[in-house]
Amino acid sequence: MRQSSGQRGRGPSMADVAREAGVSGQTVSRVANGRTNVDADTRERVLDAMRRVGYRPNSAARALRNGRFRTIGVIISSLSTFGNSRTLDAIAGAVADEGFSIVLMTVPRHTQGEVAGAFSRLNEQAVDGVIILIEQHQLDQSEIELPAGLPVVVIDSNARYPSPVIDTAQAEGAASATRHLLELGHATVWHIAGPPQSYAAERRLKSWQATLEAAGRPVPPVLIGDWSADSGYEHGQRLAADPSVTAVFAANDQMALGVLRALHEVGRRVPDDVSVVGFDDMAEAANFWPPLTTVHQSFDDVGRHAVAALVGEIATGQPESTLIHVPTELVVRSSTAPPLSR
Amino acid sequence: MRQSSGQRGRGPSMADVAREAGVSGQTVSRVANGRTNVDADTRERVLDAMRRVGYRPNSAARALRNGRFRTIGVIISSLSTFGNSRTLDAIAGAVADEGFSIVLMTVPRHTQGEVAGAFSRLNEQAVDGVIILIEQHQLDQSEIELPAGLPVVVIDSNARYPSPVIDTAQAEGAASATRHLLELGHATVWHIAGPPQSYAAERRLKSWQATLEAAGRPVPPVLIGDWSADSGYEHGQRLAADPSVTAVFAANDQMALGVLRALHEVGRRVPDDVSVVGFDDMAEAANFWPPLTTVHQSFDDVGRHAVAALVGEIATGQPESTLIHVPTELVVRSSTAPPLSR
DNA sequence: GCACCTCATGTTGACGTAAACATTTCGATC
DNA sequence: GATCGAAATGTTTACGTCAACATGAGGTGC
Repeated sequence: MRQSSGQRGRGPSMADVAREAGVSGQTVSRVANGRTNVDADTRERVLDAMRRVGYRPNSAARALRNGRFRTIGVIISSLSTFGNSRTLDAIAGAVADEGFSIVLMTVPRHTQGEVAGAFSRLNEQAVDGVIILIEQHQLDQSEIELPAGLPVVVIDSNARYPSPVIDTAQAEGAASATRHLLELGHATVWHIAGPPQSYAAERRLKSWQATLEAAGRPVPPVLIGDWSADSGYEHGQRLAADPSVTAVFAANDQMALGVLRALHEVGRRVPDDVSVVGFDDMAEAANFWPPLTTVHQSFDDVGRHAVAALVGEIATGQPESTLIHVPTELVVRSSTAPPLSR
Repeated sequence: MRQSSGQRGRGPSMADVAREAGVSGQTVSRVANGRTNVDADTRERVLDAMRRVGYRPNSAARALRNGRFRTIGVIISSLSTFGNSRTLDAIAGAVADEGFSIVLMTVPRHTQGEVAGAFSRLNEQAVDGVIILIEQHQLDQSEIELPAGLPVVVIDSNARYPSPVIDTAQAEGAASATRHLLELGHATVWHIAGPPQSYAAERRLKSWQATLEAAGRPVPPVLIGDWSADSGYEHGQRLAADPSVTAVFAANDQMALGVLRALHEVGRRVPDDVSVVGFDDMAEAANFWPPLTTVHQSFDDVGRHAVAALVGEIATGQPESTLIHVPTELVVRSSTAPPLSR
């Protein structure tokens, strides 16, 4: 009665297949790994036996044997921002193409303890490498030593870590957005920045400021948001009440959406009265009202490069200490125009 | 020269710790697993040795030994829809709380082969259970046998699969949206549905239709979108051109956004001329213009329930064959109002 | 016809862990 | 003070796979 087929327990192993096919376990292994030095008849017999007993390779045993897991850990702060989730999607695709799997670890609450927790689970070595996609300063604050010898790729952070860093050209993007508004004739550009923990936010902010200064324009006080549309709306209400504001650059599309709403609410027209630019080019941006001028980021490229760098390092054991920049591109839609009164 | 510390290779094992601490490997194992039957002094000595040699448990060996991986596979069609990515986020949080890890498998292109590919990697048994989050019909079409005996939870699909199914109350949500518009005084409600492969889309559609019929209202022809804002925009253009259209129910918020844009473009006012309702209550919906009336789904609950059901089944070996319904709630904002002319 | 090579297949052992069982130590009980 | 039991620790072994080595069968060259 014990071996009824519905019984819980381990599945069939190579030994079972071997018995069924009348060969040794090693031959089964060779077939399972696609080695060529197996007779065609034998191979067929083994494959048949595999099918009959429902064999599935045990990846734990395989990993134990090889010392490799064919698995990549992804530590990500949250999936709620558009960029993170798009990047993860791209990583997932690229990783699958390489024949690896992804172990996903989210760090939901922004506390040091949580980040440390994610890393400690990583410590249970079950991954061949790690991609880190967290707000950098959050990473800085946590006193975490990455497991020594574990390949790591950091996305969108400063280069403090001695690991390959994939990075979008934050500065160029922010500069092109700011310049676009100035070139349209606006006297200056207001900025709604992302949270200070974010290195990306910091660089967009710095670049916006530098661009204004280089053009000899006054630099309005920075408004600090948290990436959410709600925070964009709040700051937007203040901006909408100030008739001198004619151009706003939000550090992401979601905050730009909030700004648009605030402007609509008080009847300021976009782009006639106020121009708005976002950052990210999320899929919905083209369907905002009005369609949003924004800075396109290629999250696909970011994900692909991150995976390529990591897989390379895993294969060779040599960190590729390059800093890879992924370009951005300004997409002009209908939310920007020259200021009306001049 | 061979054992320089930077060398690639395996980390220290229990044997190394045992040697360092002057105890047996078994004692190290006991300490590592928090067993109580270890002398306090010994425990301290072992922990110290672990720290010194930089010991990290090898999860492959552990999994091989125990026959359990403490890992859950998540098969997801894509992260680009808001709902999927929110649900995944919730799953990730719940799974971490249970002390499990997530192996993520995306099925990017909507082809049968891709789905089969994701499953075949699953076949390499490395997970204790699976959560499936794919458009149901896509799943139906693929000739896939789930590995027998592997616990599975299916989210948002029909009950064809003999596995626990977590489900939002699609029908109730769609009905409440439709009823809301009728109660405001609209003669009928147009519907932009999700893609036919989606079971969720199908049920929202059926429920919309049933609600209209129950109220004795004419049922306009269905418009079929693909969840994207662009598809909503396309259909929206047609609707905007028809002055008899006063109420639109889109099967998700993104398509609703496209409809809003189309209406704005031709100068039809929302909600004065046309009322619009969405579905999902994505974070941005409150910042659409006008703020969108929509059906709130609790993706957190969906994720949590899915994980709870799966972990339960893994622990007990007994499938919990219940169908769990997660309620929805209509959130009325500013995109709906009584029709102007009456 | 014998040495030698090639190719298919089999046998052994180790990867790191932890359950099962064995041993030792020490204090409590009568 | 002999007996028993509990608690701490050690020893053996198996989990499933696959590299390394061993074996054996057929073929080639001189």
